Amino acid sequence: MLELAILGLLQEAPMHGYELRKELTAKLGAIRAAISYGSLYPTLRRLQAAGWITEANETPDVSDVPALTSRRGRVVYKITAEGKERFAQLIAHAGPETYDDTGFGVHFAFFARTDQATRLRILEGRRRKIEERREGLRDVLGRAAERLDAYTLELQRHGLDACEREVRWLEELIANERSGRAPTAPITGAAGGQPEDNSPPPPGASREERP
Amino acid sequence: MLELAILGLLQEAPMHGYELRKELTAKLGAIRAAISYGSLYPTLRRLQAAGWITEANETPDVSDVPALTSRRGRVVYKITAEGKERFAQLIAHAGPETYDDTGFGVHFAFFARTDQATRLRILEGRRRKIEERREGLRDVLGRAAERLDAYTLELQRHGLDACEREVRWLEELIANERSGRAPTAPITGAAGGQPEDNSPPPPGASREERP
DNA sequence: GTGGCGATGTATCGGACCGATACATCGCAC
DNA sequence: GTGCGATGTATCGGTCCGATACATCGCCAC
Repeated sequence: MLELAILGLLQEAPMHGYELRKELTAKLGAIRAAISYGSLYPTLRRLQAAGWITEANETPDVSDVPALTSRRGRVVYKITAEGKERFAQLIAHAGPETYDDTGFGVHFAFFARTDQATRLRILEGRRRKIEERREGLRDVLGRAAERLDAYTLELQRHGLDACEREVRWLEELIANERSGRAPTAPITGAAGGQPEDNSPPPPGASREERP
Repeated sequence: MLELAILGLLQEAPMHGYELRKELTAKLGAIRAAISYGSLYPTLRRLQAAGWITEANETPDVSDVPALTSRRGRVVYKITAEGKERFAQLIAHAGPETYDDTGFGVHFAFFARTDQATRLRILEGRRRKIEERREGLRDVLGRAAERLDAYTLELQRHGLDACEREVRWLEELIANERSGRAPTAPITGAAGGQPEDNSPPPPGASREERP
């Protein structure tokens, strides 16, 4: 999952670790707290070894930083062509891990770079998974209620509520997706490169107005 | 977290691994999918090594199973006195990990075995944490909105909604807790032992009626 | 009666991710 | 000029997951 997220973010602009973490937190703040450096740096190393990202040697054309000679400054990474391929492959493939909380969140966060058929497939898979969880909770609340204490039951009720709410949310998104009114808009362009932009060209974007 | 959950469940009745997993799934189904055996068995081993649980040698008094001689049948574990102490200590101590999603869920699931002051402390800590997450999401939705695509924004909105809802839920629980109308009821007694029950004796239990 | 098959049951291994920790540099307020 | 908070890179031990393997039991079809 981290791999996918890093590749996705580096597709928008080259970045160093610290920055990456901040962007990751901003983009995925709704689903996970904050990525740990203990995961981030080893993953960067792994991606580099695989040839999917490289160190961008801090183009010293603009007089910005006063030429850090001795190394051990920030290390900026950028995605490679192979990395873009890898990203496309990861984003299009939907295995079981695509539908758990974290996996779905990460995939969803990059829906602007995902084609519509895949978006639909993922939304429906997620819905199915949440429906199963919901049924499980209903079973427990129905059949095993007397075996459990009041606090545990309250927890289940709250969870059930969250499931029902998420299913409704997904239904909405699926309906939007099918009718072509998908909420795809700016994509915030790939800074620092040619205008090479492989973002999807979906139909008229706009949602119900929201203040 | 797993350690706490296992100790808590074994306090209700001796069990073997498979059974433990099922109970765990029933009790924690609202917060996590299903515990993996790859976590469960090593943890059981660890708890046994620490002396907090022991193998309950399958009391062959009732003519139930036809005497499995060769071993390699089910291994039933039961909690020890030291284990109960450990559980009490874990349940009362509230560190940072107590307030993340999983940690809070597990603690909450054993609130029937937690004293009221600790319950209140944990609920308030959780509320604070969720409020912080909420503020983070509001910031992103306010300040960085134009940098993000429509899907990412939608994800944040959904997350924000979930935060607001959880805060309201926690407010309710805190109010109930303070007014003494805590939803503590049966506790489903410790089967298979003397009537030694160290459950809290809280005041009148009852919630708003629910069908 | 036997052969298969799904539920029950125990166990290990590699890998992903986290939390704590360490340490170095930069900008700036005092 | 110096202390201190933000920026920045890095490692280590530990928890947990997912895949996999394998053994037993009850039961139904043939």
